Amino acid sequence: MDREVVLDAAERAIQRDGAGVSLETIAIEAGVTKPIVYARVGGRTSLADALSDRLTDRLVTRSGAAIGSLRFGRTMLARFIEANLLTMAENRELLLYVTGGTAQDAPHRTLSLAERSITPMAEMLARWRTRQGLDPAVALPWAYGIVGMLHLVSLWWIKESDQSAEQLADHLTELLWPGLSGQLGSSPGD
Amino acid sequence: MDREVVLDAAERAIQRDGAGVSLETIAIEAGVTKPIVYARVGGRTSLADALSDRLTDRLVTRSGAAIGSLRFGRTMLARFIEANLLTMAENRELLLYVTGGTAQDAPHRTLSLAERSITPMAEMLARWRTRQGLDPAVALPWAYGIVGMLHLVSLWWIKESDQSAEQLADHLTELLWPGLSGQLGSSPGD
DNA sequence: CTCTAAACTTACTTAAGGTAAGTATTAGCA
DNA sequence: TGCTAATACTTACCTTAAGTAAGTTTAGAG
Repeated sequence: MDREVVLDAAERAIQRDGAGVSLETIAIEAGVTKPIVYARVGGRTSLADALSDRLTDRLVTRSGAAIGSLRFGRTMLARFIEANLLTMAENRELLLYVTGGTAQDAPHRTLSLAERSITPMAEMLARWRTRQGLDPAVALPWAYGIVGMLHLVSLWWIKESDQSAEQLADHLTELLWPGLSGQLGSSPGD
Repeated sequence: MDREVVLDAAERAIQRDGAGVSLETIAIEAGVTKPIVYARVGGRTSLADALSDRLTDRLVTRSGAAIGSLRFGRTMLARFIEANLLTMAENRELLLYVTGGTAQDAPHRTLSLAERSITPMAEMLARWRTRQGLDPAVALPWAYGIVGMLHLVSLWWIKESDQSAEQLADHLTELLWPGLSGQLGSSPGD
């Protein structure tokens, strides 16, 4: 019984029974007993961490594929956001498990789920800003900010909004792109 | 024994023992027993909801006070963001309890914590956009996006960043303001 | 065939949320 | 003042789920 097999079973159980599913149920789904789950993946926290890694992989892979070879630009941003939204929606229950789970360390895991998406994004932003002759120190907070934005918008969208991913991505792009692209931002009202 | 007294005790217990504190401990802190907590506030979910309301109140109040009579503009946005960051940091453990708790409905509560901040913000944005002659349909996703951004950035800032709230608020303002203010956003790179 | 080590299960402990039933306390009233 | 009734609270329990210790099965080596 391989670790990956247990994780597959965990995903199936979560998909079927929702984010509140117990380790016992997951073990049964895997065709084994609880201590095996502990031996392979190590408790509820570790399980959530492992599944968080899987979800992050999908987010990174899918959004990477979506932007493909596009240049840094408005279109790229919109595709990136759309891919993230769609991937979160596809992994709805998994997202709820990972960010809610049943552990009191959910915020920490939310943060670590975020971190792996954030590192490449922050690097990309820092390069872009440097190339533009602008201060790259904003890259890290911006990356956290964008990921946080995607996170909450996804939860909302999954639960109660009915607009299309494309339209929603366009709206968010309209908010983010002017700042990202380095426009100055003086305007009426200030 | 009043409901508010129990909630005060819950906040003290969370402050002292962290977000993983049990209802039993909270009851003891309040000087009563568990069923009283159930009678007054009604279980762990309701407790988290009630504390979520308190935190939201503080966020709304503090950020409202911070922007005072400022006109909609870049400065107002920066003050708003800074006040939110500071309030979250001041209520660190409470934030972790509310968004992590020990219930599997943490994402739902994160969303409802967000909603009360979002409604007034979305209305303000919609008015602003309409006045600018722009489509107000973006207001709701933008409000969710901004709150999500503040949420994750707060978690990160509380945990591992050491820059000042003012500087961080400035960075986020630099990202958000150009889009919020309705600049067009064509730029090099697209 | 037997011994040993790995893999797995059974059965338990602990902790927490939640609740039913019983006890104390206070208010109202003759 | 003493009785009744309702309110307020506590004790003691149930249930569920995480986590673990100890025992049992299975498979390979000699």
